[in-house]
Amino acid sequence: MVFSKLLCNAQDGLQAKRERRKEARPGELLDAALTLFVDKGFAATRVEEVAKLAGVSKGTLFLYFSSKEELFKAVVRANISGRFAEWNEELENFEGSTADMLRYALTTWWERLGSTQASGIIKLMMSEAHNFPDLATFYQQEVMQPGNQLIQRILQRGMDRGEFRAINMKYGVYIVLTPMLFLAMWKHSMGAYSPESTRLVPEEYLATQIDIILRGLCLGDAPTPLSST
Amino acid sequence: MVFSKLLCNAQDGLQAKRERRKEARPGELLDAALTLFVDKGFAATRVEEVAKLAGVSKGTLFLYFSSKEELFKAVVRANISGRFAEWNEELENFEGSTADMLRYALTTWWERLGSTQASGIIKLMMSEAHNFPDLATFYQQEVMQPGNQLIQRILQRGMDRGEFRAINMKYGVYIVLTPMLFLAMWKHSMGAYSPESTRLVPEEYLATQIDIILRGLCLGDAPTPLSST
Amino acid sequence: MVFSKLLCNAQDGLQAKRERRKEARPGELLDAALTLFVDKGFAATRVEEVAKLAGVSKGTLFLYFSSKEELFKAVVRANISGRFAEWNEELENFEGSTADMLRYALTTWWERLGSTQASGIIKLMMSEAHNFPDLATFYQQEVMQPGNQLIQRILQRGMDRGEFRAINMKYGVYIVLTPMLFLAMWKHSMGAYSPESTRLVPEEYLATQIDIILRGLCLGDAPTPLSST
Amino acid sequence: MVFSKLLCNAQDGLQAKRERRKEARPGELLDAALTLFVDKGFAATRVEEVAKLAGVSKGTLFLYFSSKEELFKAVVRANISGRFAEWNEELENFEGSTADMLRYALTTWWERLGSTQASGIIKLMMSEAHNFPDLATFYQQEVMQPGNQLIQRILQRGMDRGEFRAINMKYGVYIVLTPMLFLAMWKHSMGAYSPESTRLVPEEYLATQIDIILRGLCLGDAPTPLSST
DNA sequence: GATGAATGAGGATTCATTCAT
DNA sequence: CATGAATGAATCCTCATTCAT
Repeated sequence: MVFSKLLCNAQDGLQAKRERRKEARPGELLDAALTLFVDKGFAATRVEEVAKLAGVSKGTLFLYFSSKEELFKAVVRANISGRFAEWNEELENFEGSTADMLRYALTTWWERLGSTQASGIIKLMMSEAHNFPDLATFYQQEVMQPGNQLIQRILQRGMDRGEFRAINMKYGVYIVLTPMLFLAMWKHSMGAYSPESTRLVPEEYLATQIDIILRGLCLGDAPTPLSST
Repeated sequence: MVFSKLLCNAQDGLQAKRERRKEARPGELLDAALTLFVDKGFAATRVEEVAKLAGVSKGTLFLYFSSKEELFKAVVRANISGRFAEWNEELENFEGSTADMLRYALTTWWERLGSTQASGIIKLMMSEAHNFPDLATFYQQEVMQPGNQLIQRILQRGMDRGEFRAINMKYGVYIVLTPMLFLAMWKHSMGAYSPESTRLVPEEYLATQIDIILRGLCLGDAPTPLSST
Repeated sequence: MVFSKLLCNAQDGLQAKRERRKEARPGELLDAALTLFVDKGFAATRVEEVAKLAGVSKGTLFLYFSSKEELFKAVVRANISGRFAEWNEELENFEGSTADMLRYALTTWWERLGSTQASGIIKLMMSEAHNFPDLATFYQQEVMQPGNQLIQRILQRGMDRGEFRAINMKYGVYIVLTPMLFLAMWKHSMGAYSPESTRLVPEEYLATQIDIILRGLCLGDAPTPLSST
Repeated sequence: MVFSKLLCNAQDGLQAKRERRKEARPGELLDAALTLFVDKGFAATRVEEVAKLAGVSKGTLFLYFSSKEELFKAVVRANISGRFAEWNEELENFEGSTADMLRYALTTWWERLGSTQASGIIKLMMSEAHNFPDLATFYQQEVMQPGNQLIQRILQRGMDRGEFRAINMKYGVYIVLTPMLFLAMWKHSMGAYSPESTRLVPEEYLATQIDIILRGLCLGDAPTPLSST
């Protein structure tokens, strides 16, 4: 942030670099905002902090986003863009068993979203949904719905192919959804405060969850729960 | 809510109303604060709103809680006090199968906590953990730990009695925990914005989850997932 | 403050004591107020503190004084009452030398006012004069004027009897006044923060001041200052 | 007031006004705060008033001083910085009689401090000492001590050179100090409410005081007070 | 009378937003 | 375009004052 002052008697190369930074600004601001919003919540995050973290001045932030609220919306929008197209396509062409497909879907989700900053969006939406109802609705439509459909398609495939037993689709979707949402939330909140001994390793957690879910879903000699009184 | 214990004395007729109101105040304020903090978050909730919702003036709130932050802490503390004692005891004496025991534990959790306003505390802690590190630690110790131990005891019982297969205890606990945390979060956030058709009925969700988990946990002819590549 | 509750099945003696306390209330409140106003200033003193120091409730204070400002005025008025009558009379009949008379006047002032809580009024008036112009005027008339006249009478006597040299009366009065005002102020403010080694003993300070003043005032072979360039 | 040093650079024309204002701000605020604190006391002065008097908004004040209390401390510090260095030096090299030296010291004090707004600091410290114990201690060390030593050096010189009679040094210092403190206090408090006829002219008051003190201090045919009973 | 719970106007402080440079 | 000084609405909190008991 101080360095820019030093570039006055500039050669062309530096000029170019500055140009590039200029174009990168909005993205840097969105990253900074995401980080802070996730960490401290919308209200408790000061725009000046966001600007500082992005290496610009407070005024500059308002050059790109007309208000703090717009910044928030932009953060959400920027982090939900059509990753589903790609994901859908991959899964459309998936050839293996549906169990593997589910395993692959969740693992991929973790690698591409869950483990990145983007997962913070989930925490953010959960925390701030009531304060931004329009965003919450938007998020439902743009993220939850496509995601749910993707999960639903997997489950349907399993049932259609006789791999999974028939279950209520609505709750089936939630069952697959739950570990993802939990992981994203936990990572950005209480997770940091759990004692070392119980601290969760995401990949292991996910693997265990998938295992349980698949045991619960798959046909074969599925055990009936021991009693039902 | 705990304060009501205090008003059972003799000389009831005398200066009754004022006294009774005084004793009720903290509880009313805590309830109001819980509602608003859960809904809007800590920072976005104005103390005056809390006071108004509790039916008192701004100043009165500060008669009982020295600051907004103390109010927040009190809200968290008031809603986690010794609910585990009772729960523990009941389960200590549980006689049926461990599957039933788990079913009973989760159902009870929903009835006594999940379905009440107290579940908002979970959302609150997730949303604000980073802004109140000491509270987060406190919550870990006072809520998460006892809860985890309770779950752990159930799982251990199942394994000891040959009802459940052996699994890594740490992740076993998380698997049972996840649906509860999810339900509490969801209910207070995105849940309200999901389209009617996919809206979740907590009891049904929980039943489905328990079913899956038990199928995954229980011994007997447990199906191995169809493929493991 | 709690004790009063215990006096319910009261005998006559206690009844009388309470009666006496009741009459003493205003005085106790004025004392408490004086102490705190002197110490912390008018604005920084809370009426609740005053009430507590006087051993009554906040409400009771307002039974005797209709507002904080009225309490302040009452404090000032209560501490300037006609001590001058007595003092005047004593000095009127003074028989010794005027030097002794001055010495006596200042010593007496210290014993009767300066060394008591009443001296705090001087600090108070100095500190708050601008915020209570009417009180300041009142104080001028009721305290400063009579006091000045008393001093003036002494000086006049000294000059009339050829004991003192002739000096401008106005400044003569201030010269006698200064040590008293200084002592009263100092005692209630910076005095407490001066290092042990330089801490002032009021009686010694006063004696030294009187000595200097008398050397400066008295006729005889008064030394002219060494140079006047 | 000290800050003006900073604005003597080259590139004056460029973005001048804003910059210059920024540099002037703290000084303007300190001046305004001094005026109001002296007049109304710390507690009774509203920060908004200070800001308005300095010609800025409430918020701007907090850009330069993190709290009202810090502003107060800054006011005190800003008005006592190294005035003694200069004063000391002048007196170190003083050539005339010690009586003249004392006369010069007090006259100079009046011209440079007593007659300026800075004298208000004395009133301020006296009024608020108990509310700012750390500042009071700071003031003792930074102002009273150096001042006392300066006075002490003068008195010692007078005694060493056989010009003054031997007196207890501690009280000698207070005797010289008293008129200065009195003048500063009086001017900012009761002075304004004394009737025209007795209103004090500082220079004349000081001259009279010095005269009396010197008569009292100087050797030569010093008159013993007429009687000592 | 006495109490202390309740009130709410008033004041300190924060921070999103503007705008001159 | 970028800056950061300035603004003032918004909010927490205090405390003199009231009033039901």
